[in-house]
Amino acid sequence: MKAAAQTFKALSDDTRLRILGLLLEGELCVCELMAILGLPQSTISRHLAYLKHSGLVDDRREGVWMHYRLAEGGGALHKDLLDLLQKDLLAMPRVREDHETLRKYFPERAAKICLERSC
Amino acid sequence: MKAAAQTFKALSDDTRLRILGLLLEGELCVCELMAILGLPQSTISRHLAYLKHSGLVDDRREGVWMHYRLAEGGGALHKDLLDLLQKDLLAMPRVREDHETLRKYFPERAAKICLERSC
DNA sequence: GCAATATATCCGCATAGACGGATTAAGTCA
DNA sequence: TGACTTAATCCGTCTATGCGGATATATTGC
Repeated sequence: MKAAAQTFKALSDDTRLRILGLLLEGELCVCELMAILGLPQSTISRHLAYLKHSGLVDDRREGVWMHYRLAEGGGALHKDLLDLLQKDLLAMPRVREDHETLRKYFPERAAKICLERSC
Repeated sequence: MKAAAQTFKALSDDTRLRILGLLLEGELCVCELMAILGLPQSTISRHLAYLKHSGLVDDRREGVWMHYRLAEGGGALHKDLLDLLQKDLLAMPRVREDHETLRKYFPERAAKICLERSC
């Protein structure tokens, strides 16, 4: 119950919803999120830590980069919420814009932002 | 987008989730919620105001009593969230206990708490 | 109008968390 | 090891909101 409230709290921030909206498209690293959302690194990192702590995202280290993706295998509530986000976030203009920006950084859906920006 | 975050914030409190869980069973007035949840009137009223402001519940005055019920006719996100709550809240022990308590106050699902307690 | 009841709002206090710059930690490569 | 890159954490500041007792408002019935 408390856990459920905590999960909803994780979804109660605009920036975190935008992050989750982007992760619907697949795994991203911190610097990609910084570039797309135009927010400082500490802000992105803090929100990712919050999402990870709440069990909504998982991370994976690859050298210096941390990659974040939507978590699988959570409880029923988490699964249902991710289904809901998949449906309702994609209907939001802001999320669509973010996806457009994402595609600019992935012109052929192959090159990584980090490589392009040499970061 | 901001509105979506605000909606999730409305769901990010334990007491508000319990209230919504009870409203899944039907319309209730403030004093019924006070009795079932065992919380002071100002606390209940504040949370109901928050839920109403967020569009998740509607109210209806009947004399001195204010009756609250789950809102209908919200946006897609609201509808989807109410469906999700209908499914996932009922799976939570705390919500089941609250429903048990509700049934004690409505032994035949007819008499009103307010009348029983002469409030 | 007045008393009684139900509810909403006010109040002061306490905690959570958002922010972004600065610092620290972790990993890579020469 | 030391320079460099990426990401996490720290810091002070600020706003939102939780709490519950006290007070104000709204409605009813006499």
